[in-house]
Amino acid sequence: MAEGSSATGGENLLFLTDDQLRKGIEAMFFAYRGFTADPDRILDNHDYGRAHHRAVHFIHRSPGTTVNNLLAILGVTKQSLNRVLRSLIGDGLVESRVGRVDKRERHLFLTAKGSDLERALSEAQRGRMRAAYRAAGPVAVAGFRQVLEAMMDPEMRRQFQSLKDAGL
Amino acid sequence: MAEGSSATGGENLLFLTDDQLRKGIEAMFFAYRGFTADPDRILDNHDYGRAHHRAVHFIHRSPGTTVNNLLAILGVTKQSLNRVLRSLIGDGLVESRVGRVDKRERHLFLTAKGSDLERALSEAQRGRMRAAYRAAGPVAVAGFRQVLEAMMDPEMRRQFQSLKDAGL
DNA sequence: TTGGAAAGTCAACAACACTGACATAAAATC
DNA sequence: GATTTTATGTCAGTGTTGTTGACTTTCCAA
Repeated sequence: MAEGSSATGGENLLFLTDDQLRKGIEAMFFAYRGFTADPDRILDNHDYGRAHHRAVHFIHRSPGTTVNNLLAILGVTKQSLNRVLRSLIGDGLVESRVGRVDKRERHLFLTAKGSDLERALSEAQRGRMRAAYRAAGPVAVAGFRQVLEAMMDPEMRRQFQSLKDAGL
Repeated sequence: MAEGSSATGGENLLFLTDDQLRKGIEAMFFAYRGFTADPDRILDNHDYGRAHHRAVHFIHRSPGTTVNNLLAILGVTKQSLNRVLRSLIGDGLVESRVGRVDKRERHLFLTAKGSDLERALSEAQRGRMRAAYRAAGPVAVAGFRQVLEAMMDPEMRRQFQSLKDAGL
């Protein structure tokens, strides 16, 4: 789709000017801060950080996932993830079970306590997202999602798509 | 707010289900990684991090801004910002001039070297944003911006709006 | 003029990412 | 059966970036 073919200035490409792009970049920056603000406040009361939130989130959405799976989704080193998992397991929020078919693997599950934290975090985050969605309306939300997906790295997009399709 | 009751006045509120919200949350997470990936690669070669990028970006867009202004925009402590500014000044990317009217203030400017880095970073980031915008189209972009603005904290939104209106 | 507030700086600490090296156990392969 | 690969965990060290606390300089107002 070469959308610049007819007349160089004739088409409506104003949304692609550097100025519009810069505003989009800054909007992304400020919005992401809002996006994380509510969970961050909860985490502060628990001596946990964003890394713990991410781990808890993805264990919740994919119970029984292995450490390696989590590593691929989170895009951090195993040392970094291990530090987080160790504290979550030690505090009784996550349970690690040796794999039945492959005993090298550890399958991760949230305990009742872990589910409680996950619920608190995700309700806080969804609350803001819901308000934003409601304020912007369904058409805007569809566009929001389209642009976000286009902005991901291809690998991340594949991860995201497969998570989406699995209906998890 | 029980949004599971689908008979809410016949409106189509499917985009407000917890599942849709969760997908939006994850899209935001993955997209933000993509959003920062390209500048991060450049910064790695310079012994700088994201904090330096942010400082350089906002000094570029508001030359002569004071440390306090920058603090309000970035939302960090002055000590944290100061460390970053010290290295940027020490490396000759930023110039700090004592205020003429109020000598307590420091006005910040990019040097030629600082502008070079800013350009490299912002071109990398705009490149990805441009590709995403082009792929999604102008209607989607408008929705994207609407949702992002609705997601900001009210204070950040005010900051963002005033930056926008100033046409800087 | 003196005392408080504001702007900025320096020092020390914590969270969380990274690399590198190494250990253990189990699976896969030859 | 021996070797290699894979999955996981650990220890040590480093860098960025956030924090708080203590401090100086400057401004302004009582």
